[in-house]
Amino acid sequence: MGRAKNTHERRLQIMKGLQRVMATRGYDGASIQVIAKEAGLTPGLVHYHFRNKQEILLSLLDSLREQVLQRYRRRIEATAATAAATAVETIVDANVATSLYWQRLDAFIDAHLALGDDADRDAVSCWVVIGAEALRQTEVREAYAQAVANDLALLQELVGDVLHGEWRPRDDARAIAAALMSAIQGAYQLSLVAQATPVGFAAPAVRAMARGLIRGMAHGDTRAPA
Amino acid sequence: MGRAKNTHERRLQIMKGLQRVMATRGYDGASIQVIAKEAGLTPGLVHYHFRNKQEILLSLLDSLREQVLQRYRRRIEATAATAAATAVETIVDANVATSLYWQRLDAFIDAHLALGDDADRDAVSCWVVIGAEALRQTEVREAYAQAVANDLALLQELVGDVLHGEWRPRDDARAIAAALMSAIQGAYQLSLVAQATPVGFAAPAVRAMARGLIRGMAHGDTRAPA
Amino acid sequence: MGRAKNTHERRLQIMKGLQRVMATRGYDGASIQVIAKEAGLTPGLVHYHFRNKQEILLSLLDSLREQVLQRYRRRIEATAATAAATAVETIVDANVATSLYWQRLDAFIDAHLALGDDADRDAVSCWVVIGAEALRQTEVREAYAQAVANDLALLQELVGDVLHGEWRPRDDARAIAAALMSAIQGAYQLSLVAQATPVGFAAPAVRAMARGLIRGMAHGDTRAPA
Amino acid sequence: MGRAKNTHERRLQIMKGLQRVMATRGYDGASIQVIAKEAGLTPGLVHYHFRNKQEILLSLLDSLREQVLQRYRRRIEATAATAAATAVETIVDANVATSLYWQRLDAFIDAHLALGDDADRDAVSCWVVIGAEALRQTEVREAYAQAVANDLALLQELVGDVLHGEWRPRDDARAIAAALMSAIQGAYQLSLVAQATPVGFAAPAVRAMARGLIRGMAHGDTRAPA
DNA sequence: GATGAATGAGACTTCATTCAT
DNA sequence: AATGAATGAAGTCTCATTCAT
Repeated sequence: MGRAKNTHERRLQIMKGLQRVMATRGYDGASIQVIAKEAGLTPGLVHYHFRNKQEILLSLLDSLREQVLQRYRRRIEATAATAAATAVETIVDANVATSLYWQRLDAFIDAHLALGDDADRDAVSCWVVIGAEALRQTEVREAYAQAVANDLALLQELVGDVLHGEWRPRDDARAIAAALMSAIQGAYQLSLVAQATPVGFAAPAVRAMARGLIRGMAHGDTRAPA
Repeated sequence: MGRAKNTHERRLQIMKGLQRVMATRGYDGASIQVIAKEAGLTPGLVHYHFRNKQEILLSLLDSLREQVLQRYRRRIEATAATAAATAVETIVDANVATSLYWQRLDAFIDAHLALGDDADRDAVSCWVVIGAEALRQTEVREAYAQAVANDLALLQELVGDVLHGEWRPRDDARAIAAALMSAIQGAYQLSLVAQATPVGFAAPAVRAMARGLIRGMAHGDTRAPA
Repeated sequence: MGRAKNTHERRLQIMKGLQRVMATRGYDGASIQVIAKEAGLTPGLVHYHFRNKQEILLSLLDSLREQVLQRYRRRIEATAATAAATAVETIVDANVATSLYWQRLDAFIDAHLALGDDADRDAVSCWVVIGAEALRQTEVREAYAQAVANDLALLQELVGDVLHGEWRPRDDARAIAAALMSAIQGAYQLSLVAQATPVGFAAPAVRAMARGLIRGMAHGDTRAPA
Repeated sequence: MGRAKNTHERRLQIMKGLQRVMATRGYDGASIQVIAKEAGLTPGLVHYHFRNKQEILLSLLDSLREQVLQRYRRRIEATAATAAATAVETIVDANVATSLYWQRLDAFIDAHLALGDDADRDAVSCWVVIGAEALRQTEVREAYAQAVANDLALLQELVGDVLHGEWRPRDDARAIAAALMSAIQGAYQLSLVAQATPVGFAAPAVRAMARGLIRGMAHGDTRAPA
């Protein structure tokens, strides 16, 4: 009889290896040899579990997106629990609902930008690197675009809810979401490369942006005030 | 007697070659062979005019930054001319001054994000790619960080002026500038890779962000409203 | 399971390849391509077993030194056996001891200069080439200098023993050893390049030099006789 | 009318450039670019005055040999002058003649090994490097062998004279000369690369060797004494 | 005579991928 | 499943030499 299958864990191991290496040395600094060593495996085995290098990258991309979603869900659940506990003893009015939408939006932003531990920091670096790599490899671009599109769809929904909660039309939700997404992406990059930006500024700044945007754009105002 | 020097044009030629190639294939897709072919030269000649590949990249980075600055200056001058023409027939009051500061800020944003022609689009792509490359090569990182820091300093000044023009303290200028810068960087990247974002959305969206931020942050508000 | 390691033999194979090529074409005539072909391997494999070209050279240097030492030891043992056989039937007196010291010194010289077969001739060529290469590469220089220093230390000991055996002070051992070493090195070179020197002259000539030096320098005489 | 010819000085300039560069960086460290810069000229000009790189090397080899001969002659003349001055007031006997022969032999050795100034040191380095280079380039080998052969012929004559002056047969002159030549060559190399040898030991040591050899070999003794 | 650009071959090295064991 | 050797293509860079001016 053959030996026990362990493909799944091996693949995780290898993806983690790529993540760690890519975070510090970029995609082309991540040779199969180096990835294998980082994962504690041999080069040959990497190709046993993945058809080629790109497949590792694509799997990692999925995994990163999944990680962010999980972080988002965890935060949502935390706030939901709080809200539930509160609801018992308070009158549920419109304000609470509004507040809930804002909390979800904040949770989304924090899930992307808050730098809790080192693992997260690696994920952030990877994301930027993949973003650049997407410029070159068509398949990576498509997967990356899809990931961003999904993220954006969720974000748009959250923004729409907030707008709705404030008795305003959902019309601008798409543009606002795109703007916030840009800010999130840019904050990734600047926080990594340019020490010009204050450490940890990202999450609160983007939250503030969200507030400014949602209120500022209320009147569709993109011109200089008269 | 002797052969005429043409190093300057050749270097420009090569940098343009790198810019074009890098925009479509990324930095490591830009082999010396490919750059040379794109520039209509031989590979050997590239190394005659540049010590190594990194030097081309660094030169290009300088050049890109210079291009943005020039675009900014041109726009400033254009608005200044308009303002002068206007001033003759209007009463110069505080509103006009305020308007000027906003115009400058918009000029800054547009200089970075407006995608006029193909050349600009290439420049935008390059900028993103360099940002990612900065993660790996120390010297690139330093040059890139310096460029961003300079940009940021200018932006901070412009934001400060706007705040001051609205009789508000300059205190938040730094944070607002960092946030806007993030949005600009992120918009670069998203506009390139993910067609998820509406084409050409970038410049007006970031302008709107600026308005929202500057007004929204007035009360230092980064929490969800109660 | 898994493939058997063969690094050791491969490394030997490659070193031999370098030795053969270098002997006829010098160090820079020994391109990786040529070395690989000489060893019957592919260029990529050479770099699989050695980090870079210099590492091959340094390994070879070690190997050459080891070869000389082995030749020396073999000769010592041969003379020891003879001496033992003789000792049974002769009176062991001071002369025999003296003779032993001379035999060792001769063994040292012969181990360096006697050109038995083609392999040895290659080794001799290599030694000269490495000596010149040591002028350029710091690490090669250090390894080469170390090898020479070790050789010199042994030679000095042997010379000292001879002097002592002839009831003379060991004081001049160092200078005499250095002089003999020079002669050995020079003989290497001349025997290879300039057919001006009679073939095979080297070993006996240096032996003669040893005798002349040890007796001649007895009175520290370096001036022309009055 | 054309401009004044300056080929001769230009060639000298270039040869000096090669000598300086080769002394510190070896032959393959001496690219045309580097040689030209060292000589204060442009690369193109080098090939105007020399057909190719090898021709520079060969010219330099001639020049080096000439330099040594000049040093030898200067030393001979100096001793001749002294001898002449002395001869006026002394009885010219056999000892003086003997002494003269020794002086010439010493002059030969010193001309090769005495390290007076930096220029000489460069010349010594070059000599070693050329010796190794001779292993690779046939034409260099021939020129080098010729140079050594010429040197050897002169040395043999000097040794013969010394032997004759001591009422001994000239038979061994050839072997003794070859041995001394070896020592000179080896001392070059060791003095450069291996700090193992005491600085400046070379000239006096080889002189001592000469004495030892000439006396020691008198009885053709190359065996260990019984 | 002199300059400096231009060429093209070839060097070392890296690396994804394949394959024998 | 796993190991580690082996391959071959491609990359960066150097350099002798030629050539236009």
